[in-house]
Amino acid sequence: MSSGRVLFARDGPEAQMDEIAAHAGVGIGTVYRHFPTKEALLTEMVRLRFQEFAEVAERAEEIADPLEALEAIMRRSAEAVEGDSGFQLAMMGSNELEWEGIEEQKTALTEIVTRVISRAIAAGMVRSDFNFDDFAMVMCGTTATMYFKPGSADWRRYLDLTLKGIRAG
Amino acid sequence: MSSGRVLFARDGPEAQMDEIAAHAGVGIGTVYRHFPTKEALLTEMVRLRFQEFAEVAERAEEIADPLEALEAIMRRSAEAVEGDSGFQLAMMGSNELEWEGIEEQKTALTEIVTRVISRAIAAGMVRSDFNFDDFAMVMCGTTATMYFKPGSADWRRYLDLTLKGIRAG
DNA sequence: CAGCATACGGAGCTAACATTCCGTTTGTCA
DNA sequence: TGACAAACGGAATGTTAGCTCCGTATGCTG
Repeated sequence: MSSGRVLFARDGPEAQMDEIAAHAGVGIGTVYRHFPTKEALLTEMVRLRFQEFAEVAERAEEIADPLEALEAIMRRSAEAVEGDSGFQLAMMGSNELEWEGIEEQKTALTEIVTRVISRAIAAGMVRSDFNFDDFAMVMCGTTATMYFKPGSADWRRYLDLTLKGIRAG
Repeated sequence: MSSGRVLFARDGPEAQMDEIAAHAGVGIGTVYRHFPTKEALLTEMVRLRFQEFAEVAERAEEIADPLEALEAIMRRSAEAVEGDSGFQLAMMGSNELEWEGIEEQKTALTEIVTRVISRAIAAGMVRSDFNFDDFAMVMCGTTATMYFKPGSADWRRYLDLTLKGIRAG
């Protein structure tokens, strides 16, 4: 299963079932005994990542400074996704993502992020109209620059740019 | 040929040759008499769009205010791409785009944008380290939010956010 | 060890698509 | 009108990749 992860990370959804099986050192049949379809396998990979993603947010919420906490969520989430082009795609399209079994992870994440945003706004450190959808857009944009410039750290510069834009004043 | 455009706009590179031919009211054979491969057809569509894109930039360069000129290029370029998911993808990946026949259009665009950026920096209106690559990243990010939230105008809000981030001070 | 169950492997099936090829239609010139 | 050329259409082909299925191996129980 972790082999699927490696290949989806490298090739995204283009990764082929044959290759995934070979990489895992098993036959195709065995892969299909664990996951009914390719999409199910992909979904599971994404679900695991989203879980990690929510954990990152949870830890960042503990940061005392409200602005720093919000920025840490974004920066660390982006870092967690570096090098995993499969999940990068999933993250960009997370709005249209309706895959079953992921709602739970998405909800958890939404709640944490919403809390952190509220706190930053209450502290007057972030534009008062900033909301979760904006957060999602920023992550989408950042991930896109990462996805289309693989191996480059330029996305950091871009995220900093955007973070400056969301600060109050 | 303009039929290819309509379908690539709607479906992106997923558009099927059969459909494109049917939409154009011709047989598949005829399509292949004009374009040797699907990629050639796609490239031509992208080339035409890039041309328009450069023209948009050219017109925006005439704006007197340096900052306004730069922002106009971005806003208008994004507007020009709304609803054309095929070109949106091409634009996001324009860094890796090595398709023959497009270099000319890319060079033209790069030159204009570089001039406009220099002017805005010289006027002290934009961060002095802002460069063409940053421009490309911003367009990539903006296009991504547009692509993954089709039909929504939220990308404007996002672009504004980013534009705020690139201003000096 | 025999008998049964569970899990495996991977050849082959099938569907989707780009692309080719040839019989037919349309247009032109004398 | 007849002969030739140019352009057309779309059935047939080749290929790719997800998925199925069945013969085999492994492990467990009495």
